[in-house]
Amino acid sequence: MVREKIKIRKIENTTTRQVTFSKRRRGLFKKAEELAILCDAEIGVIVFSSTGKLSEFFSNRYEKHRGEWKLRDVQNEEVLDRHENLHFRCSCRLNNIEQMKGEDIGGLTLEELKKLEKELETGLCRVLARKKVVEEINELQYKIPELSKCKVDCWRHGSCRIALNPPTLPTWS
Amino acid sequence: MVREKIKIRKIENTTTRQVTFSKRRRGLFKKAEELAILCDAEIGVIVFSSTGKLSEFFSNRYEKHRGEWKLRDVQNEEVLDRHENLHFRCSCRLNNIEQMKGEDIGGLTLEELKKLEKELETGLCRVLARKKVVEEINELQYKIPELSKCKVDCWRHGSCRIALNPPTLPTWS
DNA sequence: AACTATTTATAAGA
DNA sequence: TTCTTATAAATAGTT
Repeated sequence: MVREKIKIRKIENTTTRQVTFSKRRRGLFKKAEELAILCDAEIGVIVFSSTGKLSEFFSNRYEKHRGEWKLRDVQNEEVLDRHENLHFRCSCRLNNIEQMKGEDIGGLTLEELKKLEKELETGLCRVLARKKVVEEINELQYKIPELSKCKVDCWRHGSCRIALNPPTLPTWS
Repeated sequence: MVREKIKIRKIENTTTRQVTFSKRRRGLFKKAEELAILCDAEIGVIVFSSTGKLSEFFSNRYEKHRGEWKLRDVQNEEVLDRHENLHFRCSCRLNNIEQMKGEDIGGLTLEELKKLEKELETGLCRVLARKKVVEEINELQYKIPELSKCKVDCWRHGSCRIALNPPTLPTWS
């Protein structure tokens, strides 16, 4: 791109690659920030270097608060309302799932711990219920081999429960 | 930046803002892709426009599979090994936390459900253990008001358990 | 969508 | 790492 145009493929020389990485990462973050400001967008950029080092950029409305990315305090209520949904969707992605695994919870208050406990209980109940359904279907499949072919298709499409509804199965005998 | 240099602040004209948004977003994704290829990095870019529309870029090694971002099948085992940790860390961020809440689990296999169940159980155990600790500390704090000031400081620093270790507290009476 | 005059980003070298 | 600088790339305003 400059003294000499380069091909966009992995830079083999380690030193050159590292130098280019830090230069271009800075450039990328700058572009992200400009876009966020100019166009009033919410932007997150997550970069893992080839050595596994993590660096991130998130647009200014967000800040890290006790390990979680949260919307900054904003005076303007209207702006807050407009971004409520964005915030929810962003935070699902931004906040580390680690916390639900019970890691990095040392900084949480009692109230926050109770909330987390409730979420985990709800999640566990749902997973157990679904597991029961899947086990039943697997058993049916074992007993009625014709079900196999259908099941594979059903499986790949979310909450499809067609396998529990024998009359609709063409191969049911 | 071009016919005329612009200030980096929100573009008030809606049309101009939208045009700039799509031009610069394309530029941002392109820069992200180049950095990922040139420097062998893993990169994710998440953009919410001011109207709430989501667009994302993730480096080529990732692909969406049943709603989850997963590492593409790679022939080269060495590359896979090298990126195993990156993959784990990325997927923690990329995959929606919703699944741990027991939502969007219709497409999971029995094995995946068992894994999720185990994670939830582990998380719940840890949260319950931590909750017990916090409750004990809160009770101590109630009985011994001098602890309050110290506790606030401890609280903000992750897994600090200094409040459980009376001899080290300067205000312990 | 295209054009294009400028600004910005950056590869190589110091 | 940081600076320099020649050149490539991105893009604001216009059509």
